[in-house]
Amino acid sequence: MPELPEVETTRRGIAPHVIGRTIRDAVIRNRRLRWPITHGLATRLRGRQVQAVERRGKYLLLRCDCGTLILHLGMSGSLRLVDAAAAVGKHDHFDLLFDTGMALRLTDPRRFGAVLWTADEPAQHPLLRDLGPEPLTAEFDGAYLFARSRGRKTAIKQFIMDGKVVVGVGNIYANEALFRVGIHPARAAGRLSHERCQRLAAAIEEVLREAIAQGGTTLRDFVGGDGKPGYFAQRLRVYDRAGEPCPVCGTAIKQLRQGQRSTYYCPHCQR
DNA sequence: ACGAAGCCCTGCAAGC
DNA sequence: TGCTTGCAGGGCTTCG
Repeated sequence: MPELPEVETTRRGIAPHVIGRTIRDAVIRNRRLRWPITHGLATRLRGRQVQAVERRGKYLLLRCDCGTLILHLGMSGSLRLVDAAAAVGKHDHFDLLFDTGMALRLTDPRRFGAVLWTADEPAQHPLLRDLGPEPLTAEFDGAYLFARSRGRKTAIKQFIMDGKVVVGVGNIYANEALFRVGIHPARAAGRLSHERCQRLAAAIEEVLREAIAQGGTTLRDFVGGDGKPGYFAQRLRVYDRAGEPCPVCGTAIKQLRQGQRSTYYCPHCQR
């Protein structure tokens, strides 16, 4: 569910409510997420003050006074600020209770998400250490994409979804970015010209920025930290539109599978 | 090193 | 009305 824009929307939604606040307690109702929530976590968190809420790829980082809480929303996770006394749902696995009487609640039906603690610099954590550049920074551009893709036979769509190449580009936005620049999703990454790499890097940045500005994409029931839905879904041009006419040329949008993920593209516009 | 596939898990829609 | 099947926004891990 959450791609980079949704995680960023969540970060912006929760940051003003938790920065400077003290964690009174942590409630773990189901520790079986992607990796089990460690037993000592609540003890570690009690009394900690949140100093910053950052994002690295799709990981959210709650920097505290003596360590960092690393959160990932997986495929179906969401974070909401609720009243600490709010009714608890079936998939509300984890709460951070603050001195304000509010709780930061992690809901994640599929439990692909994660809640981890690190006392060290989070960038050195094994899960974050090998991640590629952020797509919305100067580090990521056409020259980088070109250089990284040389010699790679992987389909360009899977290439840009690889977190070691660039973080935060999930299935929806990979599809949308490739459509915008007319690149066929199955084209070998290493065969893209420098020119096309530049356009693609720009399109990835553009689609992510637009989605963030719209508050993310709402599919099923995604909501940002402030509880408001995102509005980018109505702007999607090919994602989940198999059989519908291409908004540019009218040709029926096609669907194929790449690495167990659905790909949508216009067979006329994308080469 | 790369590349493809498997797997973690629940919910929902479609088909019979 | 039920059942079964396949698919869903991610990404680590394993195997060749």
